[in-house]
Amino acid sequence: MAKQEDDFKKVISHAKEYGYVFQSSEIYDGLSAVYDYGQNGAELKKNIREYWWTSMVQLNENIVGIDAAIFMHPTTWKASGHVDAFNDPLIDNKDSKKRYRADVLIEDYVAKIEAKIEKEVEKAAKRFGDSFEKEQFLTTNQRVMEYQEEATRILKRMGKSLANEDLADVKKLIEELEIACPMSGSKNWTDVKQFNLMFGTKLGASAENTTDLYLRPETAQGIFVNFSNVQKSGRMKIPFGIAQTGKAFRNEIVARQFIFRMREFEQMEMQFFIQPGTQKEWYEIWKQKRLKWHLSLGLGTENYRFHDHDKLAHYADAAADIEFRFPFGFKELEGIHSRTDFDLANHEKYSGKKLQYFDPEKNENYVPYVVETSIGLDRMFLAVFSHALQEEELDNGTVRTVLRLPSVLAPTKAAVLPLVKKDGLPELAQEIVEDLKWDFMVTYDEKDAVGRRYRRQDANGTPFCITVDHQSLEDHTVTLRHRDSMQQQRISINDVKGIIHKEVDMKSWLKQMV
RNA sequence: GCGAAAAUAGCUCAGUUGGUAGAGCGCCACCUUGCCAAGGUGGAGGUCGCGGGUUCGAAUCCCGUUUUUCGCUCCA
Repeated sequence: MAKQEDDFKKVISHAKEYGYVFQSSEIYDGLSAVYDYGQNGAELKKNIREYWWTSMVQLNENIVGIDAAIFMHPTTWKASGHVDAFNDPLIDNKDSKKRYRADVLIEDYVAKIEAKIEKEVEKAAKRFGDSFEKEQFLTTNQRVMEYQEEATRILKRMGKSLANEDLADVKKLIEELEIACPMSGSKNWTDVKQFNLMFGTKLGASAENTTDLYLRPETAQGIFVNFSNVQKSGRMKIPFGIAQTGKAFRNEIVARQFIFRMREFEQMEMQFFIQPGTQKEWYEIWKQKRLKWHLSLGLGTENYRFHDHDKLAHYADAAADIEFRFPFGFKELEGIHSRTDFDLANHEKYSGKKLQYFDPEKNENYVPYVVETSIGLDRMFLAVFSHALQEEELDNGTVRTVLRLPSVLAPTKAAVLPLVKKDGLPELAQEIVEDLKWDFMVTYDEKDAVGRRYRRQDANGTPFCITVDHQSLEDHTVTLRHRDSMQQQRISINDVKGIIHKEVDMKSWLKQMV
């Protein structure tokens, strides 16, 4: 555990030291759970986004990409269920200092009553043997009916209070039922507080005449509300997908673990629209496709696993996470959800607009079902970065810090280094930089011994170093040094571009998906 | 949000019973010199997270606050 913590701290400080991730507004002591990407982080993030976008949009002729606004009509969030479901009534126990969802506490209490009913049923079943009629028993037995009534009464009252946002009554209910803290047994509760996970803001410059808006808590809704626009203007035929990357915002109660859970984060989502009834099939297909995408980056099969959800969100009929082994354990990296027609059907209901597809094969209209793949770009960044950061013991007993980023994602592809900064070597090196910069992100460095410069590039994840020496002036060759193996080869300057291109080219990486 | 721990140079960290701050690495300039972080000389950089208090005097003790990590909790 301590080792894990240590490793994670190294990841965080390396990210800062090498210009990948900084705390937001650091000179003002930072802002909780908000981070900025630095000069190298922005490149890495952009490369990950591109790698995703290419695999989704460019390589699938039935998937197109859009870029929807962060602001959306407020009704969107009623239709999506976020206004209701993103609101958690929370209560703290003053003695144990534990926090609970008030509605869950009450539901657990009701579950206990239901367990009592179940017990009565079992008892009766034993007593009556084969002649036992469960339905009849439930509607006639005095004790069972009392239990049932109580359970219904409690749930009804809670539902009503929550709907009316009467949080005082929710607390009263908890007190009346004498619900105790499961940990401490204490009945010493704080007031119930409502936490809305959506950020609110206002549209309109003058104080009067403003509209309350939310910053989107997920990018998916921008796709759903544009379903018909894209389908019609793109003449899309089911099955087809709409992809999007962009920022989303959640007012997390607890936002932590560096860039793993931030208040402002970037999602890469694809909603795949299908015929109702085919969702199981497509759900499996996308699970496998997405896993292959991850594996193509070579971070190791053993570091991924699926986690199937037992408890489903309000919109889903199946859901799984692709989990990655982060420095703090296996955690969700991407979600694949079978969202049914929940979103489109609700938007139909709230907007009064038809969001249907005419299927010429079936000769009928229907609201398509949706399978969603949703990955956190920042989490992907953390997965790649934390996995890449390695300390390697060398034969000579020293330790090398090397950032083994997949070369297709590395911010800088090559560093050009004159062996000495005289005798015309810098000039030739600069010439090479001038030539390569049209194809790749390259950098030039002439300071310090060349060995030190190699290590500097290792720590920054640069896959290639090109060293210009005196021989280069005579025969137009350079040394090409590989980050991962530390091996060097003598090659003609004319071949440099081709060799680098082969290793950093997105095509060859993406081809490993198939 | 509760609890625990922490915050000193870009990074990692020292700093004794309270006496106004240090190291290593890094960074910058110059010299030397060069194929795996190890030469020389010089230099920049810190109101010790922030705000109060105690004290003749606070990096050090006390209170508050911000941020981070961990546990609880939550996770569409």
